[in-house]
Amino acid sequence: MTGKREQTKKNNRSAILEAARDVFAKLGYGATTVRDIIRATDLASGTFYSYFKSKEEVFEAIQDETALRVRPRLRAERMRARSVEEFVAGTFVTFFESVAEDRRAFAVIRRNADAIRIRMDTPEVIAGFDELRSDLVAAIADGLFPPVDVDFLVASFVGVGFEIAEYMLKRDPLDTQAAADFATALFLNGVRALPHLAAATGEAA
Amino acid sequence: MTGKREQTKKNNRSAILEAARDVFAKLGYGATTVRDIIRATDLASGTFYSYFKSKEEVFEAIQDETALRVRPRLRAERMRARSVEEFVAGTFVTFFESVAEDRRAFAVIRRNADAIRIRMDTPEVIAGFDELRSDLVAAIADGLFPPVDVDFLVASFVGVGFEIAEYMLKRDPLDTQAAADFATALFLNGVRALPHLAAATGEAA
Amino acid sequence: MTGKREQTKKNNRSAILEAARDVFAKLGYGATTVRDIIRATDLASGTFYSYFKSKEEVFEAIQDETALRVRPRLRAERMRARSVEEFVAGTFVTFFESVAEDRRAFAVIRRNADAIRIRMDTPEVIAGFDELRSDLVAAIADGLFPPVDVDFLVASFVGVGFEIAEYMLKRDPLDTQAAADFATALFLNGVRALPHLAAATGEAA
Amino acid sequence: MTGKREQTKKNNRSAILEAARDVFAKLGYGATTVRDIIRATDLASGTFYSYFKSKEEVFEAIQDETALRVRPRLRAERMRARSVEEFVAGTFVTFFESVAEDRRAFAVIRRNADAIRIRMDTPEVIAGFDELRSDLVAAIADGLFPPVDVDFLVASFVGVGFEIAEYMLKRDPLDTQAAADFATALFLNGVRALPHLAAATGEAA
DNA sequence: GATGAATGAGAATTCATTCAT
DNA sequence: TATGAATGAATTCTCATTCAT
Repeated sequence: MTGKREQTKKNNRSAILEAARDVFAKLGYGATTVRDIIRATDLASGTFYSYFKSKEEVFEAIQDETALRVRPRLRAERMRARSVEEFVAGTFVTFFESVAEDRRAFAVIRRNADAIRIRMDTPEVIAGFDELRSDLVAAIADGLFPPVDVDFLVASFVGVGFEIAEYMLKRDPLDTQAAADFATALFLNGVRALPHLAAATGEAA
Repeated sequence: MTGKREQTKKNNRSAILEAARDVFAKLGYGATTVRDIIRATDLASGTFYSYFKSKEEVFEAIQDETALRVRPRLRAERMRARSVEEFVAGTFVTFFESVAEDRRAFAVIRRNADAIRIRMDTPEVIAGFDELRSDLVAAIADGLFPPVDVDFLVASFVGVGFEIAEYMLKRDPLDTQAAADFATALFLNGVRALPHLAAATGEAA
Repeated sequence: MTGKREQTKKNNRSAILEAARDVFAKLGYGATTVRDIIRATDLASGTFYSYFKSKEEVFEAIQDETALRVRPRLRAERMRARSVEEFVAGTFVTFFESVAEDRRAFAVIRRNADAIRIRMDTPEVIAGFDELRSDLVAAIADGLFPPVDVDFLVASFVGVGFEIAEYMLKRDPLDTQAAADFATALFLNGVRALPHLAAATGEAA
Repeated sequence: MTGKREQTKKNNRSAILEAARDVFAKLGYGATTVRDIIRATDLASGTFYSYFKSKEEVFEAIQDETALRVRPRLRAERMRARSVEEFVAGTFVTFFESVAEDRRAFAVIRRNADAIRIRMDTPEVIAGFDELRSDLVAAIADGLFPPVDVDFLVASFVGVGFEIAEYMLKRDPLDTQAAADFATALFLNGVRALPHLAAATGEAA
């Protein structure tokens, strides 16, 4: 009955990741120690090291797991796009919804204890950025997207996405649509197009 | 005598800050210890505590110093603005030029050892964001700027500014104008306006 | 079925001993852990404890095994001795040949990683010393050997044997006869007798 | 007043070495931990690392210190020698007296907890062996000593010296002269010369 | 018996901070 | 004030050993 053992292993790994998510969210990445993570678990200290080498590795695993969940959704959305509008709107809507669905993961990524923000660009996260880049290049080739400096555009998507997400999470009620509408309008038509949006949503400041 | 003492005091503080800048840039914020900073100095360990309480405080001081240098320039630029175009262009041009002038400070702010990015939003940095916010509110009140969701717009400025800055620094030759042009065009007219820019600069991907 | 089981048992024990010999020789006694030994085996960690209680016990087993192999040869040689000359020469020749035959066992016994030398005087090894002592006492009683301080003489045999063995192993070609001749001549006639030997072998320094 | 600080430093180093000597002698080298050494001191754990990197380093320091104390005495004795007899007798007498004077240091070098013997051949100890070798080479060149295989002879001196020392220390009363006489007689004339000695001292077994 | 993951005591080591000089 | 050694809490990590499978 190897099944049981294997199950336990999976459970332990999950337990550590789950505990780490909580601890990182509470203490921030910098202040978190491996001990803190173990303590939030009912495992023995040594067990941690059977699964991860360090807190860095757990952090990466969390990031990667999140990225792995969000990436296909973003990609699918972009594949479906038949116009610039759909491409941009789809990307932002999906991203902000993903953030809203896993606020904790995002909290880990962004704000930490004190004033320190941390973001870890793990392989999966970088792969997500690369995917966006590839899709943009393809969209340009297809004539779907205007020919632009792709690196700068990726940077803009990432920057606007992450920064707005943070403000979005601070607001109550949580309105992913408003965030997506803002980012989309900015990207499609620039700041002068935003007032129409503001008028529509009633949010002018 | 007092003058000399005060001079020494200032020198020691500067020496620590200067050493810290180097060490943070080399080891990354997380891996840096107070000892590392002292070691990069010819001061004794105890002396550190006459000037700072912790590495956090040194980090903050560095941030603040940078912010304090950049903020007035950004503000002046925005005050001078007589149109949306000038407001946006002025902001990005000044920001990217400031980044280029002190690459090291920006390196500390952004990318660290490994895959960890750190950004510390110290009082001065936050004050800079708040200033941008105030200026936007004023600009809207003056009819200079269309009425928009100011928080989201500040977030967009910050996100686009920092992310593009990173790509900009990776490129050789360093072209602050290209970065500013891209960000400005995106903000003023959206992605569809970028190709014109690309055509003009010869950069289409 | 039982036969097979016993065979497996013997095999596992041998496998552990064999692995331990290698690991001790490579890492040195102090640096070797039970894990290292198991790893050099295709057995599971728990299995180790079916055969040995600790690395100490494995070490002892190796020592004992070696001693058990060498002791009868030494004893037989001494029993055959009909004169002091035969007693001394027989002891040294046999000892140095045994060392040469199992350089690895001797390496484990003597020199370790770094500058640490380790020698473990296990029951079997001590029994070997005791046997030498008994045989000397008997030889004295038989008038074969002059009456001497037996403890000091045993110590001298052991000291000269182990130390010279080490130098012998460093030399290329390996010359057990030269080592035995030297030790024998020293024991029989003292340093002044050695030059004759040197002349004979052509080794004068 | 730097004097006080320097004095404290010297005292601390001595305190650690002194404690280490005791602990090694009691627990044996292998079983001793850095913690054990610190605990035998009234210093803080971190202080240990200001003086030594590891227990290995302390051990070496102890060895070196001992070797440094004994070496000049041995060398002086050998320089004084005007004959083979004086050379050999002087070496053994001085060595056994040194051992007797610092039984503890020798205990550390030789027998440990359990059946493990440890000897660390630190730079100073090796230098001592090399000195013996040089002096032998010189003595041979001067015609004082017969031409022999110097390496083997050094090995014999070392082996006989250390092994006999151990037996010597076990006996009560402690008789360095008897040990030296035995070793000297063996080296000068071989085992057949020993009975005369035994007759003289009344010790025949 | 064999397996090998889990255990958890405890070892090594670092480092922020204090404080006598 | 500057110095820098001492402090000792805290952390990482290893490893012998157990025990459910």
